Amino acid sequence: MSGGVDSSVVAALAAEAGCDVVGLTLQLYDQGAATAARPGACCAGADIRDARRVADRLGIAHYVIDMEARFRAAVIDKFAASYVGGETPVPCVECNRTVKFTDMLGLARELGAEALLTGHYVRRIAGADGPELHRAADPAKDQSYFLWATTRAQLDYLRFPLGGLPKSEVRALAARYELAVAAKPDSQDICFVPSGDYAALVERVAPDALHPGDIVDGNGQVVGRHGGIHRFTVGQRRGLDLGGASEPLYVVRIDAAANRVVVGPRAALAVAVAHLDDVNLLAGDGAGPVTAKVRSLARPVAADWDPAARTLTFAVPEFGVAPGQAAVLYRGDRVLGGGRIARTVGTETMCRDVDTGVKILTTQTSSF
RNA sequence: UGGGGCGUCGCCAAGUGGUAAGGCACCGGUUUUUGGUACCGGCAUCCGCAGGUUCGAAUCCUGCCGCCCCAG
Repeated sequence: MSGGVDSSVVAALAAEAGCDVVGLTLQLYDQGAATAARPGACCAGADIRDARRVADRLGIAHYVIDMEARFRAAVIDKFAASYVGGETPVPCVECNRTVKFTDMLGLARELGAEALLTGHYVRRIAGADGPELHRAADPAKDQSYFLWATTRAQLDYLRFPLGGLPKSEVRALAARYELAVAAKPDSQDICFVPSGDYAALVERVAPDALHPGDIVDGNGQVVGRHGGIHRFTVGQRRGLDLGGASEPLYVVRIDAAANRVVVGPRAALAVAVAHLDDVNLLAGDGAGPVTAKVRSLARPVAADWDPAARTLTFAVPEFGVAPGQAAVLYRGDRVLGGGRIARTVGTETMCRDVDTGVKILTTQTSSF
């Protein structure tokens, strides 16, 4: 119970159904200062009190578990390390797979619970070979992008009561149950960066790893300076402060070893193939035609998945594919799994090999 | 020094007498449980400076300043 509308309604639904409900709230980070005034945050301070209030109203047991150290190590430190390495992390994925679906899930088992219910907008559907993970009925709220790393074993124990409901209905339920959080704003942004200034947090966590450096174009020409590679992500346009061009410039690549940000025109962002690692598959190897999401919002796009090579080949070039982000695979509404984007292959020929300085031609795959 | 060219928002750049286009950048907003994208909106009372001509000039004239090119 994060103290938000969704998990509160889940608790209420379970209680109404006659279940023996125990509410679990995780204290994930320092709730001191900052967060109180921020309506979109969760899992700290005022939100914990909101969760307690809901539990009291429902008459269920409620435990607050201090997971700050675990969250710090599994989510925050990893988040910072990713940026230091020139990648763009998805902290929500790490949080779900570790703190929530490993630690909290384990705790639920220890408490003797039959299942762990969460407020995630995703569906668990019983299939011939066990539970399947599916996208939420409401595409606008679908959170499957953040849950691709969920394992079969975890899925066996999890339940997502809100997956089939539109958000409006969840709010209506909250109102009907007279929950104090019924009108609470949806959470947004990174929960542990309530100010929205994630770069400042990275700088605080890894103060010695970040330095100003050059911004270069596709030919290696220095065209500007940057204040640290952690402030950029592939596909980013704003913040480069490079004016004068006839068309916008985007971050095409981040070269952590050289501490350089490589920029180019939009065309240079076109990606044909993404190589994945840290792959998790929930429905066999999923080989073949799939649809894939490379970012949370946005409709899944057609692609071909090769589980042996761990490559995802897009039917149409995909723009702004950033290493460190997740690629989630679907077949219809079913989540086949996903992985971390390790590197990408562009359709343009403007990139120079970082180590050799040799201009490399695009590796076009046979699918094209 | 002589000849030529230029000087319009942070950058690029239209506009050669009728009362400052556009692009990039930047800022704000919308969207959004990651980052980013996208979209919408804002952004030169003033055109190197000082005078002059004119009903009226960034656009014409004069001087000055600055930069560039060619000469030598």
